[in-house]
Amino acid sequence: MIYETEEELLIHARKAEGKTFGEIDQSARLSNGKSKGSLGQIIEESFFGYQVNSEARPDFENLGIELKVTPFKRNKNNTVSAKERLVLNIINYMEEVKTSFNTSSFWKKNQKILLMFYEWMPELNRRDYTIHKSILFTFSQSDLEIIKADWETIITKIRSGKAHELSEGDTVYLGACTKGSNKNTVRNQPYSETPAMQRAYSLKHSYMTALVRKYIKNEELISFVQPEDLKNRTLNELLQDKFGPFIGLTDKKIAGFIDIPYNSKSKSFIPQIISGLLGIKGTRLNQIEEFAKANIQFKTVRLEPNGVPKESMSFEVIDFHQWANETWEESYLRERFIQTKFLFVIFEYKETKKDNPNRELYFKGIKLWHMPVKTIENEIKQLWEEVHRLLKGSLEVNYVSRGKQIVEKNNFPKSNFNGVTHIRPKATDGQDKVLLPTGQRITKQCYWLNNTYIAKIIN
DNA sequence: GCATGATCATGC
DNA sequence: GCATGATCATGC
Repeated sequence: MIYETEEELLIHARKAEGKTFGEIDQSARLSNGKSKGSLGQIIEESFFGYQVNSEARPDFENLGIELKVTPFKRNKNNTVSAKERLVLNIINYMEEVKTSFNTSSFWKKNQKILLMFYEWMPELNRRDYTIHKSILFTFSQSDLEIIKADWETIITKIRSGKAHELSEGDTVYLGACTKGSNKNTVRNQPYSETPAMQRAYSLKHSYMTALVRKYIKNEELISFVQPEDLKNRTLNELLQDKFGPFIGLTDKKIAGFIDIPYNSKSKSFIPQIISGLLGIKGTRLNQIEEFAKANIQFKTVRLEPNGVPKESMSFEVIDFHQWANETWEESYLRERFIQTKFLFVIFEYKETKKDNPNRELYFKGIKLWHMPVKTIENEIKQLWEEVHRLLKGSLEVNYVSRGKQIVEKNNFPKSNFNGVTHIRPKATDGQDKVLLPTGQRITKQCYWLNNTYIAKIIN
């Protein structure tokens, strides 16, 4: 059937809301073994009645609309998230370099997307997932500017003969994610002999989560940029513009400028400074549109006069059961660093604590950073492998006395492990322990980035 | 002075 | 009650 108008198509698409894939499927793809065909193919064939294809043209060609069927999930804290990134068309490195954004395969195929969200639930069979919502999606003006810049970043890398070095961390909303059965799925690239992993355009996980929250939960985010700002400046440049004028001032003085109470002990003090300097005072950071969509997480860095933070940087408490039961390629830690951009808000002390116990904190600047692929695949992987190995049985947890105290000791990687990362306790008190897959009990631990590594990133 | 373990303070 | 950011305390 040909849909003559967008309205006609959308009216039909909405009829799927509330239905399960089992109810829709007429192709026996679902009953025919486990992985025969995607849920998207069932919708294409059984619901819209067209043959599955892999053409460069949009699925509903006369309307210029691409169909995408994508999962979301409910979290323990009652929020919803996209289950995964949205994978779009494969990048043909040889051809894509000949295009501009408006003639690119990305834009031709994906400028209008019929998005059908279904709810993924771990305990359900695929046939019982329910379609919740169908929407006709187009990119907002601001999103489109950021995506254009992302597209340019990707194409520039291919034109520089570096398609093999593409990574999702390079870009903000539009990613170039790997697509293929394994590392051997490669393609030729035009300006280098090195085969590059096959990649597809994708909308990042965090971007999709923002869409899910908007369209399933009606949650709105607050933006700190105007579309016209993004025409000539990247997101990073706009951030630098907003923070730059305050470099060299104390935290106290900055708080005064934006009229927020000075309370350096408060956990919300730095977040208040950030939203204040961005011109959206009072906005919680997870409500900032650009931060949510790009998965930008702020971290405060306080440098000592020697340029090194006194303390290393701590992260989440480790789920050791997950760590023991996953592979590196799909590991929490790998995804964590691939998918996160950090906004370092950097302050420095100009005196040592010894010289001046009441020393002041001066703002030094911000740095938008993601961990380089090399570091993830070397040092972070080393950490993952060592912890994974210890959890198979060679972990030692002992108790030794230290003065009046009994102290717990373990042989997880320490700060001299590889210069980048280590494992250390992070608990509320001595009773705050977890059970390990080995059967041992241990004080809650988290992974850390070494203070010396942070210093190297900043300098 | 650094490395490592311990735990506090805040906010949801 | 717990997660998280932050910092303290001890021993070498």
